[in-house]
Amino acid sequence: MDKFDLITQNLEEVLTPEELKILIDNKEKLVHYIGFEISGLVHLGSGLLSCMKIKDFQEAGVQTKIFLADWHAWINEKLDGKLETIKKIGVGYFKEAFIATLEAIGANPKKTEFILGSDLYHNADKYWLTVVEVAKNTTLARTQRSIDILGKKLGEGTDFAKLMYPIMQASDIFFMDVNLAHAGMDQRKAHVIAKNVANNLSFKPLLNKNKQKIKPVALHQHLLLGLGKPPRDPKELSKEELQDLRAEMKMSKSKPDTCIFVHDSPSEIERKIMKAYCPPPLLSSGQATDIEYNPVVDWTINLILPLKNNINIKTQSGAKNYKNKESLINDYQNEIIHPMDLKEAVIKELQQILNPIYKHFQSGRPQKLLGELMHIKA
RNA sequence: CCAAGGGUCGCAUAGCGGUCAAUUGCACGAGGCUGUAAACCUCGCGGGCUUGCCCUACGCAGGUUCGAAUCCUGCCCCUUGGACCA
Repeated sequence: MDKFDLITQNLEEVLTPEELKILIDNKEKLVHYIGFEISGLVHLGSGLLSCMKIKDFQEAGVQTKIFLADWHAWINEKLDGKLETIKKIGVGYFKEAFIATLEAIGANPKKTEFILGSDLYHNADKYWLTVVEVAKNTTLARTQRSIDILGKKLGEGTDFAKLMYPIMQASDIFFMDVNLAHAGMDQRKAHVIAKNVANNLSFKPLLNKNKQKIKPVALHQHLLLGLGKPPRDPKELSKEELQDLRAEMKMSKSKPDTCIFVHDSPSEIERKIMKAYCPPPLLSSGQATDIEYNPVVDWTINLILPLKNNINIKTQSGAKNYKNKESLINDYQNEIIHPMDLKEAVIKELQQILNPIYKHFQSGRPQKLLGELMHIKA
């Protein structure tokens, strides 16, 4: 597979493919980054899915970085709200979880640079110059609209630091010389800010080999659905409301059983998948359901298939191997695959994929780090 | 700093001297029904048990009262407005 395909496969959006082609054609050094708030347990959406892309990037010869966004987590009041705690968890548990996940899916943790926000910002005049410069080139309204990155709606009680979040996020990209900014679809507004201000920066612009200012390419991956039922009926919503719904439905740590963590035990995996919302194509009322909002199907086509390239499903008419999402969806829609069959298959696959991570966290330092995190949460 | 309003069991709401472990909705949990889940129905939803009582609870600390989530005082925090702006 060529570089472009490796870099873009299984993504939901590339901003823009043309810019990416130019980077590749000009043999620019490709520098990737993905940032994570240090916010608690690492789940499949942030952990697995992102690491799968990191593997692709590594295979394409891209330099990969994981940014441990402790300041951002602090701004967003994660964990106990204290920067010190967040920092500690970041370099401890969080880093450990990503290393284990990268290993489990065959990526190389040693080729991934982990950068802690606090370290990046320490004594870094140019960073703060860039923050101000990004801010000077972004309107208040635009910044406000970007706040939903934080998973919160802008309300009366919003403190000002929250407005700094997207500005800092955009600045991170430039300060780390990142030309491939990778994140979930929910982060696109911050990336768009970065692209919009790219040509106006003077202190730390993003440059190509010829020292010309360029915009970072933004790579956005699918947001895995949480395992719960959609809070509203998709059929009755407008396009914009559908986007909101999508955001509401993404896997979230705050909804305990709607997400699976990278180090969940085989029995936890089974329990959670069995509880998952998974409507058949037709309800008994004769009404059709929207497969787009079926989390188990979503996980199968966006997680299992990209990772394993196929999935075995035992149906009442026998076992069948699926290699692409089209045939799988087709059989699900035609009730050849029963929801229960799909669940059983997904449970098996996930247990297998996640087992090394589970084991990794069963003893020694990783276990201790996880224990400490659980303690803070309680 | 001033003024007004406000802080109730995860969230949101009601209560405004005893009938309040505190209303209602959501969320959550258990069971029933489904080849899964959802929907639906029933129950539970501060803790402990000998199931009636005990303990701990309505921002924090005191006070008034036989009795306070409810009244008073002080403090903390939030919201909105104002004042200040060399």
